[in-house]
Amino acid sequence: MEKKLVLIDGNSIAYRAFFALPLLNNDKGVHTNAIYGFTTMLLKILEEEKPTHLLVAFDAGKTTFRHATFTEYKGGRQKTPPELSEQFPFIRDLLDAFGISRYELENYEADDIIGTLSKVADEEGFQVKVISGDKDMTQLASENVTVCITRKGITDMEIYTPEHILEKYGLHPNQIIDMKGLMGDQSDNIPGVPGVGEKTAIKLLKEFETLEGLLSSIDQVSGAKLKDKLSEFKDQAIMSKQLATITREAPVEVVLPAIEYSGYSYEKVKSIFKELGFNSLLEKMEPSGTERQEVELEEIQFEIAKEITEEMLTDNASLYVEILEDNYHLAPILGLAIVNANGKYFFETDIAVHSPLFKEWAEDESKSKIVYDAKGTEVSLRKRDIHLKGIQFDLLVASYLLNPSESLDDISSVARRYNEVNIQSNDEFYGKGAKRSVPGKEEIADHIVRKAIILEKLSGKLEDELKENQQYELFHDLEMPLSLILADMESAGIKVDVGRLKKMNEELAAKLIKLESKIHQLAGEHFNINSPKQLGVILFEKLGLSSGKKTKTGYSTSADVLEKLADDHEIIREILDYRQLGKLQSTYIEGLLKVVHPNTDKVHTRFNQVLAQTGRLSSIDPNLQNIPIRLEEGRKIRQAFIPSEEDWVIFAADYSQIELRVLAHIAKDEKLIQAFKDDLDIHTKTAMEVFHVSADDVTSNMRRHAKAVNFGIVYGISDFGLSQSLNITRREAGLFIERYLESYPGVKHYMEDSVKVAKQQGFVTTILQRRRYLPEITSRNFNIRSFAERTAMNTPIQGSAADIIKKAMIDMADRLQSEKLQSRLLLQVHDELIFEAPKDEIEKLKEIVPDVMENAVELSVPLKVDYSYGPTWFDAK
DNA sequence: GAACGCACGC
DNA sequence: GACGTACGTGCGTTCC
Repeated sequence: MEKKLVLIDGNSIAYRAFFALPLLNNDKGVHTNAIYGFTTMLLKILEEEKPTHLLVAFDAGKTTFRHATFTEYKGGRQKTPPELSEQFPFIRDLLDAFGISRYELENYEADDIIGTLSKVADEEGFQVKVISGDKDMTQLASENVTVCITRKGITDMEIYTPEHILEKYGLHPNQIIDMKGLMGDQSDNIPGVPGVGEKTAIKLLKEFETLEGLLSSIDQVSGAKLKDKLSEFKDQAIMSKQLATITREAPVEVVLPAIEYSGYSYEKVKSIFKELGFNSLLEKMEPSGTERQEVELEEIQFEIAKEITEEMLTDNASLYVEILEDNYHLAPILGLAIVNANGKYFFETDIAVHSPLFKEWAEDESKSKIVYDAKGTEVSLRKRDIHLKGIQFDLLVASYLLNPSESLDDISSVARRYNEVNIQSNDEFYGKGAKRSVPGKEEIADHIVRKAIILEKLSGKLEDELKENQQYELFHDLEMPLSLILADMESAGIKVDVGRLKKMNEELAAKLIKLESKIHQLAGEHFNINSPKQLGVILFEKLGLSSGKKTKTGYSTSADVLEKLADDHEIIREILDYRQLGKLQSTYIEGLLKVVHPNTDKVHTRFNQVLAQTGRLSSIDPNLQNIPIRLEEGRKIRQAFIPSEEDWVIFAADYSQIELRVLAHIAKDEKLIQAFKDDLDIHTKTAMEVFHVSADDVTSNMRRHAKAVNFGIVYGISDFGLSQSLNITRREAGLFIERYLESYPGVKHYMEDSVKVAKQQGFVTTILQRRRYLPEITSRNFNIRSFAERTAMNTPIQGSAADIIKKAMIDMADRLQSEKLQSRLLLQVHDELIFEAPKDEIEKLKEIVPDVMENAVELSVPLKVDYSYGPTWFDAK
């Protein structure tokens, strides 16, 4: 296993924690904020880094070897507050309880201990992480040494690799000390060269590389004044560099094997948490995860194959590929199992994926396979250059179609539904949360073979059920081929313009800082704007604004509440702006950057095909179905989504009003059907009907109301929901809905009928026989029943729209292939498809895409598709 | 790690 | 008259 050393700058982190958190104290009157913050940081490091070796370094005493050079070193520093000093002994106790090594060295600072140990570890092939609040530490970064500097608070860290430093300063890590030598450091009282700041220092170092190089050729420096300063303060610069240099040769007695970290004893940690009064952390320790469960399952017989032979690779075999992490894009395969008429076999990953025989079988269309999660299996095997063909049955998809409301954590949930209990769930087998672990080879083999056995046992049964339900076509002709198309889309990924995102990030950061200080100034104090709790206090107590609705825990500060207060105080607009930009930064810029593949600059989402109750897809890691579009600033995020090849474009096509068209069709409403046949503006038309006016007399407000009602119909919202979105009373909203239904009697009849059908048969269906069961429709509880009723009306609409676009995706894939086009489908966002395409295929797509999408199914109304394209997703509008 | 409040899309 | 209201995903805060 790879060795990983984490080195923590104890003093620096304690300081950070102390100033980041309010001055908490426990029941014994001891201040605990630094201890508490230190602990949360520590827990986070243990969780995320899983170090094999760990040490916390502290400064020893007041004077160090640096004072011999320069007595004023660190002069002018504020004395450590006594409230912090008193916490250090507890931090030491805490580390002892965790079994973490700590170390301090007379005459040296924590930096030097860390510098020395990181060098040793680096040379011995460790991965090293340095944790500090002091930017000076970045000089230690190297290929194997990453430096994490706390940003804001204590758990938010900025990660410095040599690449990042180069990007940020244009310098190599070892030039950081030269930079310090020139610019000095206020906080350590390092003088540097007067008049030289960060900008100048960087400029000089880019040209002369080192301080020494610079000082030996001062005459080449441009600028007379600068020249003078450099000559005058030459010695001071050299001394400053020395002071800023972390020594990597300190006489540290600690050796690496001595600081190996092997976990902590819960008992010891528990008792110190109790002593400190850290109840929340105490709870956190306890139930976070469950151990692997040892259970008695009925024994199974199988063979652990040392090599792959013909008899293992037959037609009609059950194949299970175990991918441990849920993100299958990069995750390792833990092992594979095949069950067929000849036997039950387990293969270690390498044996299977490197076997030509296995590859040939996997890629043989005529050898049919039964799998669980065709899409994930396909994506994962493709990474290993195996293109799985002949997938005849996917138990996951089948199970979802039979009942979308059953949760599908893993194959065991399907098994249990059919009373197959001879298998553990993944959580039971591997353990849950922090206690998750990978057991021994034999046990893994057993677990995986059991899964393949389930496939073999249940596939026939589910297939029969699908046929009974008239859902086999939906399964075989729609969802199964779709899963492979989604696999293609996910594997292809979409290219991201990282530079653009980073630039946006900087611009946003600047705006946010301004907004933040404006808000603090208007509030008259500093507080965390991102905390609804703190914000509530400021707005509704300090500033005395009238609070609207409440939440479980306090005042609501949601956008709709704040909008109503916008005229009462200047601060409200600023907060709304801050929220908007903050959302863009955290979710869409930083969130996206976190999941960009570093080598390809692509993001590979995962579409969940078996989750949404309506039959829609969802998208995670990243979610590419909720990229901003409504507001211009957010919409710009789309500029960062670009084609993956030179001279290609992004081509986007969306259905116009697909749900309302589907409604017209299902409800057989004459008026609505005619409206679409005449290609009318449906919101205006609705306004005309609801308000009994002619087209010319529809005001923008009427249209807005009509639009909201149409929206409500599509999403199945209640009068309450409509009243919220239009900011009107519930009674008025109810009236609108009533008038709407009078205007479209076919729709009214359909709505009533849907509920009736749902009550009678227990489920509703879509045009392609997707089902949603609604047992709650008979509930005696008004709310629960009403919800089910609205669902009965809405699901056929939304679900049929989902059916249609899925069908279009399949037809589209066929068409792209038959026309031999290179264009690729990348994303689906419920009613739109996004492609990347070579420029010279644009004309062809303009023809094909609307044609395929509009003719995916035949309805009693036409389907209408709009399209657009451009160099980025933003431009395809 | 879990609950919560909030916000983005369709 | 109840009582809490489309679906999804993801972020930051809180926890003493």
